[in-house]
Amino acid sequence: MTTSKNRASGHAPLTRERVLRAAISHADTVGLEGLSMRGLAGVLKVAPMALYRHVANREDLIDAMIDVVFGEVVLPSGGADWKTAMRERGLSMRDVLTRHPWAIGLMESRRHPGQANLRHHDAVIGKLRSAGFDVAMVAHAYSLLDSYIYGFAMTQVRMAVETPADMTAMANDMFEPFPLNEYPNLAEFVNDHVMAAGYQYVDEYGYGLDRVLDAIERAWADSGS
Amino acid sequence: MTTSKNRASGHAPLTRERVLRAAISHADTVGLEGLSMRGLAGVLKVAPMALYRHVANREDLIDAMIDVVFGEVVLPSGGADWKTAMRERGLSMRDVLTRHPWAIGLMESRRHPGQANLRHHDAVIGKLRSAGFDVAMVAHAYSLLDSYIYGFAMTQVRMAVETPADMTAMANDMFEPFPLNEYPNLAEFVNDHVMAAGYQYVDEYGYGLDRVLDAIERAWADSGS
DNA sequence: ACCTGAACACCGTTCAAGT
DNA sequence: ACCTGAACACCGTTCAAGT
Repeated sequence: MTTSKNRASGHAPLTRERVLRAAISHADTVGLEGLSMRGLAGVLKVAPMALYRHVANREDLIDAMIDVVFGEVVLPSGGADWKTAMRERGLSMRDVLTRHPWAIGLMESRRHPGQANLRHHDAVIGKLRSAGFDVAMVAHAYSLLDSYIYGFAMTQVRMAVETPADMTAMANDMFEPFPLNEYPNLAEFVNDHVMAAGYQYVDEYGYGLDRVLDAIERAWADSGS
Repeated sequence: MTTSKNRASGHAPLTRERVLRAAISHADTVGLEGLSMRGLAGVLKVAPMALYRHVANREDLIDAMIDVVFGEVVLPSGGADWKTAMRERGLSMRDVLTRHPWAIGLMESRRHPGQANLRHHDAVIGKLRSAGFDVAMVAHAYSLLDSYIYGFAMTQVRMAVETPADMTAMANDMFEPFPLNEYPNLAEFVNDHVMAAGYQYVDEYGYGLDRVLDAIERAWADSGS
């Protein structure tokens, strides 16, 4: 019943693309520390060593996975002004990192960046340059934006709190061993704000992103455009 | 020649403090993934299982290590205004995270925070509250500051670039496999700015921290203090 | 050409035993 | 009371072999 003739066993031949896709979706569910070469081979129903024909080693696999993730981030559109374009990029980045939480912390540190990675950086820098930023201001803006974006994503994902009920459970867990009156400011903050109806940490993202963008706009204006 | 009488082998008895100190200094040199229970036991010259009398497991060890790191961060001093105090905290945090790079990414995600952790958060929140911030503004400010601080620290440490020579080597490594003229904006940025004399990525930290503090001050003023 | 199996040097942790 | 040794179920990766 198999249409493929080139494999007696009946599964599709192993390709780099198939390895990459399986690795990413597996990491999406079990995290980076749960992604082992042996486990990935199991998902693909091949012997562990079969993977090594398509990736040099685990690091090379991760390099390639990160480039797929970069490819999912929207590039700044030509029409919009820089602030709108950077806002869209920031929101897209957050969406992508939420889908692939294992990627946070690896995005900025690849010594062997792929093409999607380089294309992304080229496009962002190009957008800021054509808006009139000089190279020093590009460096300031890019460092500020990405520190904020990656830092927020890391915090959000590591807290692993999605619903207000999660938040309540976490807060109870965290403070249970301690007399709360030793930490009155923290207690007030958690009780009156973080655990209040309607508060969701994720809502801070857009607020902070807009503050960072405003700060960049102002710093640029102050530097004598 | 040993002064201690309670151990025939001659080393000091294993204590939680000794385990913690060894774990932190070992992680400082080999990183978190290089810190194995077996390796740590080797450093302390005990059998791996001896550690388990003083820590419940590896996660519990890391929880305790993080609390030691929190204890190294300066608390906001009573006298200074909020902006000065937050600036000092930001600079201290960067120093501490540079000493203990393995701690970045773990600081905000402990489900079992220690006393130094709680005391730190209580002091920061207290400083902002007593400066007049309402709880919503505290949440905005804290999220912005820590996203920036942790995000920058993560980027800086992961790049592992300390000298301009490192930067040149990294840039050459990274772009070697690609035709640079495909990425003209990136090429210009790297050549004319990042690799120019006098540029150091680490200098962006203070600049960005001041922009974030200015943004918080302005947002607070706009919200009608 | 592509995949496999056995082997090596590692992990964290449990359990039963030593002193 | 405190530490150890053997064992279990894992790792990434090398090397020699299968089809």
